[in-house]
Amino acid sequence: MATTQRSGTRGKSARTTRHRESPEVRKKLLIEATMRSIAKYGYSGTTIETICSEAQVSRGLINHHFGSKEELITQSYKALRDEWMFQTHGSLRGSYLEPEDKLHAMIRVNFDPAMFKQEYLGIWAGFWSAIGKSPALRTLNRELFDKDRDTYQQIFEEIARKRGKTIDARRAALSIIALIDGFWLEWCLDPKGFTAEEAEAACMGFVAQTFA
Amino acid sequence: MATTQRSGTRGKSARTTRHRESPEVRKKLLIEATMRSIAKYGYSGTTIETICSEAQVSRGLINHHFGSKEELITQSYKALRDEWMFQTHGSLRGSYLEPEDKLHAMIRVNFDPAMFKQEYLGIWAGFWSAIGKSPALRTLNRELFDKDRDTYQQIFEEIARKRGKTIDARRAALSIIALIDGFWLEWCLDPKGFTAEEAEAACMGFVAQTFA
Amino acid sequence: MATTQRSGTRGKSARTTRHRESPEVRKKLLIEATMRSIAKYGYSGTTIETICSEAQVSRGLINHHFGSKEELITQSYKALRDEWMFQTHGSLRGSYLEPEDKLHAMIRVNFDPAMFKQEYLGIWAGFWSAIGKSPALRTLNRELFDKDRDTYQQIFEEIARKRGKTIDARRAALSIIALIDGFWLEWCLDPKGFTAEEAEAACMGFVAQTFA
Amino acid sequence: MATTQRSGTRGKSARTTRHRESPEVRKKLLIEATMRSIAKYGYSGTTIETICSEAQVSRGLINHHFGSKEELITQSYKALRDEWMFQTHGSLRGSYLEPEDKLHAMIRVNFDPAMFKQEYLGIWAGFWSAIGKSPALRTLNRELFDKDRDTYQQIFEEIARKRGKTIDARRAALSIIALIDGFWLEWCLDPKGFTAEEAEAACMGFVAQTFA
DNA sequence: AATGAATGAGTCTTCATTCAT
DNA sequence: AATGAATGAAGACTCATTCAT
Repeated sequence: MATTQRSGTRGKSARTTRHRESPEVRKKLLIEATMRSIAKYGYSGTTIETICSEAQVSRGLINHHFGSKEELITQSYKALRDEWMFQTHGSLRGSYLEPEDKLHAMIRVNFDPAMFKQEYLGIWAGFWSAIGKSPALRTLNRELFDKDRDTYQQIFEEIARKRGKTIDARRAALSIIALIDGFWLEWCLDPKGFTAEEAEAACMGFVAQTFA
Repeated sequence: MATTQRSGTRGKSARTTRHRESPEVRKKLLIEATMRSIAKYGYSGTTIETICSEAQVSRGLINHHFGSKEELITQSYKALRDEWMFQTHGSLRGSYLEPEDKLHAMIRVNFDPAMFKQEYLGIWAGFWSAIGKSPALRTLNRELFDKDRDTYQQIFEEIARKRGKTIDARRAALSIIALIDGFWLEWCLDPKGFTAEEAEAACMGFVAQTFA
Repeated sequence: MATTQRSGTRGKSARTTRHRESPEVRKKLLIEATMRSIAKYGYSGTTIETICSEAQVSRGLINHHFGSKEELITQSYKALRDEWMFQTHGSLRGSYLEPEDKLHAMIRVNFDPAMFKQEYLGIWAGFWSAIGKSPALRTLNRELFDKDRDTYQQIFEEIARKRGKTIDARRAALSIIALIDGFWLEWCLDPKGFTAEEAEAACMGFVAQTFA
Repeated sequence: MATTQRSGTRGKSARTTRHRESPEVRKKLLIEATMRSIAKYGYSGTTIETICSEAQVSRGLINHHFGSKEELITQSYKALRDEWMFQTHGSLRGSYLEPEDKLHAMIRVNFDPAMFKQEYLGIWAGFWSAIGKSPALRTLNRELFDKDRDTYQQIFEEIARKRGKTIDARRAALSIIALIDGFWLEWCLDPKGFTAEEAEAACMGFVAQTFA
């Protein structure tokens, strides 16, 4: 029977009918719901209940698909990280940008209104607060950090080579990451201290100084 | 023997005797125990139980002295912040330091081995994760941030004036704070990515560049 | 065996199997358990633990179905009141009784052995003790009182009209309710002071006097 | 040194000085505070803390003087009951009142504005709610009930004898007590259902009917 | 695959009681 | 006699997890 089964009783919507999805689709939906929940309620305010409510599914489903809440959290962070890597590093690949442009692009994406907003920062901050206690998250984070540092370092070296300058590329890479993350952190703690434009300008200023 | 028996020994046996302290002393001890607990177990891993166990007192005592866990947490953050302000800003007062020396001193204290270690960073990270949900903590944090930024800004202006340079002192202040906090954050997330010396050198390098 | 296993046995062993009920049935069972608990342990002796133990379910279930103990208590009082209204007023409807018979019936039900017994009185007394602090309970109680008074008043008026007498029907209604409740109260405080028969006879005597 | 020791430090008032009272005075003050607390916060809202706060003494004093909260409650009920007996029965003794006047006096005192008010009723209601669980209170209450019933019964008999009527004096006594207590109870549950005057008039009406 | 009823360990809070001062 | 710091049992509530349907 191909006909979708309708619940005859009064229901708010189609939600009364048991919707069946493939595991992959469900997992994806639950991961997205997890991020929305962390953004809304913070990391420690996020419960099985808030996630499932956000995903419009029943409480049992998380354990059904992920085995535990912890696993869902880990997978969610992984998804966030991968998405992030794709956004930043992926954009550089395949194009013949000048290294300066690459650097600016990578910095700029951090303060793009789509990224640098309370909701999105909240997700990262939520995960940050959990990394201390979860080796799995810590590993994922380390991979991201190392990748970022390498990328920045290479670009700094490229620019220096091109301009015939000698700089400490590792230090510059560490610094620019710290600068960006520092702005993110402070924005999370209090969004009123400065604007995204100020933060971006400060980062660009740092780059300019470095090669001055 | 008139000497009051001190529970100096570490062990359960010492707890049989009821130890009495003045409220001020006890509050201080509880606040310290709170910080140790946050450092050890993280913010959300810190419970009335972990704190009292850390302080070697019974579970009811927190409520007796602070009314609620939340109040204890707030007071603990306040104490941490005040201690921090005392350490950084207090050291500058009363001495006739050159502005450069002041700046270096303020930066250096952040990476002093006494400060820049897992335990201490864990306390800050713990509170950071809670600021999002507690207006009281947010207010305290904002006061700290504003104070820091003002102080840095003034020093940058002083140096610029002295050297006859024109700089954007506000941006420099925001940047140096972001840089420091960024290093702290990353160190919390993974202490193996870089050393305290690298971080301090990077900050000093930023200052040098600014006036180059 | 297709028959669902009922935990009809009294004992802990029966609890090993997880018994599943529809929310409606479970709520009803919990409400009944609440009344038994109040009857047994009094209002302030009634805890989540005593109720769940009485209902043979785990401690978390009350929150699952009612959200809070308070809500369960309120719903229980509502159920008790509705049952009571159904018993007293419901019995009068649809029959062509003489008003005297109605009055006698309404009075008699109060001292029926099924009602006028320690256990049942204990439930009411338990709720009475809580009404002072719960606006929700107070409202429910006021509705009951007003309904009772109206009903009695109408019957008194009917009888008076029929017999060509002039009486203060409101006062008579207030009095008969006070009389009944007074007996209930005293019986709660000490069941040995008088018998149910004496109490019923006294109420009937009051009615007789009123129309003498 | 006859000089009262003043605490030199800033204190709000003389409360800083340890006031020393004779045990009897202290006990009396604590009993009064207990009643005030029950009137204010209800029986189950009354804690060692509320009582001591009401009495302006420290928390440890109750156990010091009474050994336990329960004992203080019992003694308080005893004091209330004795005071009540003194008020009602004591007033009749030694005067040459007509029995009708005695009866009216005894009824009237129940609805005197000094008695029939929320605060005072609250105390009784508070104790009522506790009688179910305390044999000690139950005994005290039974003594009061029996005394009341005897007194009313004797007066009813006296009046009947005087008027040459034959009545069931026991039933009349039980009824008038139930009537009064019923009004008290309902007034506790909801003071808006009727007025004190109505209640008193109803009781007087009952007496009049009895001898009609 | 999906639901949600049921569980129970864990957490904060209350409060009568104890006891050093 | 009086204080209030300290205790710990008991209570309500939260929430990840289990499992019958």
